Amino acid sequence: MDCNCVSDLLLTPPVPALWTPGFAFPDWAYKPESSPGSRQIQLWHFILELLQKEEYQGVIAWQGDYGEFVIKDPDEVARLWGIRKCKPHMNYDKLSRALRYYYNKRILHKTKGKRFTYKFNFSKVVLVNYPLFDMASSPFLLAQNHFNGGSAAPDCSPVTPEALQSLFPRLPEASRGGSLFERSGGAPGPEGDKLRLDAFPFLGSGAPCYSKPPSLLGPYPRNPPFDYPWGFNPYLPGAFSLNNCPKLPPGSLYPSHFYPNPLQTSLSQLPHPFSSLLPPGDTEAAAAAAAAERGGAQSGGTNGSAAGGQPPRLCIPPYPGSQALGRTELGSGGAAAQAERERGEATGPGSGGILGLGQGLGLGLGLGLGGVSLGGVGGRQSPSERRTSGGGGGGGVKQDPESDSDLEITDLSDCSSDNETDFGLTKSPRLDIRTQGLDLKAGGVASALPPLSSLPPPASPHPLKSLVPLTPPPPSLPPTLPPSLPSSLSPSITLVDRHRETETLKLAHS
DNA sequence: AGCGGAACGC
DNA sequence: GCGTTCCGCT
Repeated sequence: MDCNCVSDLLLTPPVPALWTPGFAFPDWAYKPESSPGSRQIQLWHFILELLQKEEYQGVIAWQGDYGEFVIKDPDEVARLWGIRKCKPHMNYDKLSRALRYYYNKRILHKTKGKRFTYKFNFSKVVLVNYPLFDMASSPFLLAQNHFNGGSAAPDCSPVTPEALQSLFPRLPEASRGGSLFERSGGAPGPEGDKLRLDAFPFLGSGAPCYSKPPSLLGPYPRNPPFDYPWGFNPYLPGAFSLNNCPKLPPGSLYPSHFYPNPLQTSLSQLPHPFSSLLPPGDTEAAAAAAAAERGGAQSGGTNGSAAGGQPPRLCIPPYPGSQALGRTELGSGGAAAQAERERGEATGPGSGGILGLGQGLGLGLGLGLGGVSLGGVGGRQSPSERRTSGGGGGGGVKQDPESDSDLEITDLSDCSSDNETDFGLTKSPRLDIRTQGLDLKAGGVASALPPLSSLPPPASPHPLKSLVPLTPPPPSLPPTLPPSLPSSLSPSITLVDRHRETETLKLAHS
């Protein structure tokens, strides 16, 4: 039954999403499709969407620790969610129940002591979307933060430039505190990035654990201890997309850009040194696509500070301690929002762990998909048992849609379940533009790339499980790389191997 | 406010 | 699998 009640979220050409204050993720995080196996918009995606949009800053906003957000207007958020899901009777109580389910899944957790405040588990999020990323991190897995609220992690990331180097063997030589990634001479790339290691705060460099997000570089100090509770590094642009190419429904909201060849996209989305791993032609094409995409995404938007050469599609979250210096430069935060943030800041790092890449991502690996398997933890009684409470399940209570009138439906895209995947996306001019940008690439190397199915398996659901059946690397893997793909893309594969090696070692040691 | 079990729908 | 709805409990 259609209810035509999709909200405008997703449909209104959003704010210049990328660089509006307080937005943290590469765009993939905002895409409903970025949740494999799930057709419909998921709540956490929806939350991200809201967080992404400036106009909802008064309703929900980043605040406090990294990844932490506060629902300023629970009823409104619930209402919006209800609109999106065509659940006119949605309320915060129900919504929060849904959020609570994320606890077990390690997608979210509650920030205790702060009302309506939750926190994203980015490592989980990234795992779902970038399994390989997790693998890559595995070699540096030293920590065992068990999602304990992130307490006892040491301060800085143990990941050294050398480690990074081993992650990306083809990167320029690492040097501590040096200009690891700074472009040494040469014409600035399309992105004009001047990215250094400090653009990867999570990686650390032996130096302070705090840094600035790439290209937002202004004064954006972080307070050590650095807090990446679960270790996701949202500063890394969608770099490791792999195995996450949902079947792209024709006419999908999101252009194939988001699910194209993972390797290529990954690299092309990385800041300069990474993107330069692509062959020149591809790099340019990718850059062009990215640029087109950026243009599309921000068309009409006030891009302002973001203009100059930041890695594409990377949004910067607020960070405690950053406000004083950083917020203002970041754009139109809004005084109220800022005040809120500063308030949240007071609690600071206390609630979270301090993780670096190795730890955090290690954790991600450990918890990662395992969280999924744990997801059902709650365990249900056998259906026969209960049923006593008169309240009855959802279906029973369904009320008639009278209250639909309460909804302010700003968009008429239908939200029948059949169509929810594409959400009337084709209607969005912005998306069209993107798509065009994409086509650029689609016609190129990307289209020649192997099906994702031939790519390595995703990160192991459980650290132990991954040890046991070390499935041999898909023999098809290297061959499946089209000849057009330069060997420079091999790091990813190398990472897989490295991952396996590491896991093997771990097994041996245990 | 927040939690989690349970039944249920899709 | 992912909520939705309801509920009792803290």
